[in-house]
Amino acid sequence: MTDAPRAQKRSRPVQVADQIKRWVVERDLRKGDKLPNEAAMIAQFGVSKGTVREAMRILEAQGLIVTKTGPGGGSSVGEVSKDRAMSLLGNYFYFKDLSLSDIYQIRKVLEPELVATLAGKLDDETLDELREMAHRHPEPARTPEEEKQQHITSLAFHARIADAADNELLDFVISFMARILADLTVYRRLYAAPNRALWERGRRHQIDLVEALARGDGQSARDIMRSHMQEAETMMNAQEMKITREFMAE
Amino acid sequence: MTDAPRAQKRSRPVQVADQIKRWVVERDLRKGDKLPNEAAMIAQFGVSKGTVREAMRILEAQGLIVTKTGPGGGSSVGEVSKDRAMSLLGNYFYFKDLSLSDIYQIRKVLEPELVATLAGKLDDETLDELREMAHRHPEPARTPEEEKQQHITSLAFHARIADAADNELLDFVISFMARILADLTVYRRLYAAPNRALWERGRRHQIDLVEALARGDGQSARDIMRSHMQEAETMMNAQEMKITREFMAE
DNA sequence: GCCGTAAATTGATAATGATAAATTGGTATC
DNA sequence: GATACCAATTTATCATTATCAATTTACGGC
Repeated sequence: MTDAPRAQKRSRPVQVADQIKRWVVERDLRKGDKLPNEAAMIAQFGVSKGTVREAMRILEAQGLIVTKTGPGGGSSVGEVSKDRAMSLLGNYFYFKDLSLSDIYQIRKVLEPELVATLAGKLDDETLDELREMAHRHPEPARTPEEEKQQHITSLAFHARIADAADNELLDFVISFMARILADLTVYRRLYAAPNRALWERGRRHQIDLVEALARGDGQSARDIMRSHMQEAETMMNAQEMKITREFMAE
Repeated sequence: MTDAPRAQKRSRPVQVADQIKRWVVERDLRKGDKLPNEAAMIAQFGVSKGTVREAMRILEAQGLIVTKTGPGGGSSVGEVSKDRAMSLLGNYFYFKDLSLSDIYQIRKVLEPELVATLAGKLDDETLDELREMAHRHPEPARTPEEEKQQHITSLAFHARIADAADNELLDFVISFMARILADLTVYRRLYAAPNRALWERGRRHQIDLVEALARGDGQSARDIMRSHMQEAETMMNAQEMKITREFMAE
């Protein structure tokens, strides 16, 4: 609970939303647990239906509850999804001016660190998925459309590794950066001029990385990822991209 | 814009909120720019007052607008604050089980990287603030209350450094971790058993770090921060803490 | 200029009906 | 008699309308 004891008067719907939050925290409710229905809340808090509904929309917007109609319906606690959290955080950065080098400054240290700790700990299913992604595009792109697709796959590769981390915060940060870069790829025409040598090295990196992870060689995995990040940054910087206002999400 | 083209029917208030968002993005409105008033939106979207109000609560909950009453009042675009963004992200991690080692895995690589790039680039005012914080507690704590206070100061020291970064994402991630640790300190009794040698080294680290930053010695700054993180982690781990469900914020 | 009042705007309630979905119950079929 | 299906009922939320209260700026009289 971080509700600042702010003196300023808050609106009734916000007050009600906060009370419901406290109610949930106190009872340690989890995903799926049901909240009282509208009528009960109207009685409980002594406010009108409209106020209760506004309170519910507030909680819903934050991803904390889900609401269904019909018998057995009503509102229930809903775990905030990773996607929702990324969208909400995206709203914050919508007003900032992130640059590619800002993102790569972080990627360059976090991703090598991640793969080093992950070496030897991935299950076969994950490794196979990664192998598939690493091998999916056996040839350099010939069109901007293909280039975009390859880029998306590459970012999904990184996000997939992050998902395997046993560290939700590290997972989130890396996935969030991948999403920013992916959105950038989708909404702007972000693709590199053809460069077969560079492309070949990037592909090699991914393939080698998976095998280093598979055989539990953390040091190699770290080194490969470092090189990979370095080259990716160089390639991206060649695009003179300016990142900002890319998403204002759901 | 990341609104997934979800097939499922969304409620009117959500639809209206999305339309307003699009409206804002299309016109590239910034903080302070005004939105149409309730009456205009009712006419514009052909919905009732209640629906418009629910839409506004949604946007308000995400920190995207602020609303005032009275003539010349109404809603206007409001930059999402760092604090609000941290609260919303906190809701996501409320349902996760972060451990101290999760956080320190990231701190250990990000913070040394940060100070290395910051060496020689801080203005005198910032350096003075950091010096003041580093020197604020000249003696080890004698009570749990003092211990808590010193810990808060130390985390503020790290957050202050992050704020100086010319990288909003790096700033946010580090500040967010500092906040989690600070909340942990406040809401649980998190304090170390007295250990003068450890305490002395920690204080020394901070003082030396500021001076390394002042004279532009990035390599020293990095090394000092690395040692500092290492010792901090050791100290925290001595507390067997389990982080979770610490905040469910505004 | 100062001060009080009017006007503009959101805030909140109440009453009513529409819509969605799970449950119930009936009915036909095997 | 058991089962599958379909329709009616019931229980919720969803959405609109009308009305009044609260708040705060803006204006006008002095």
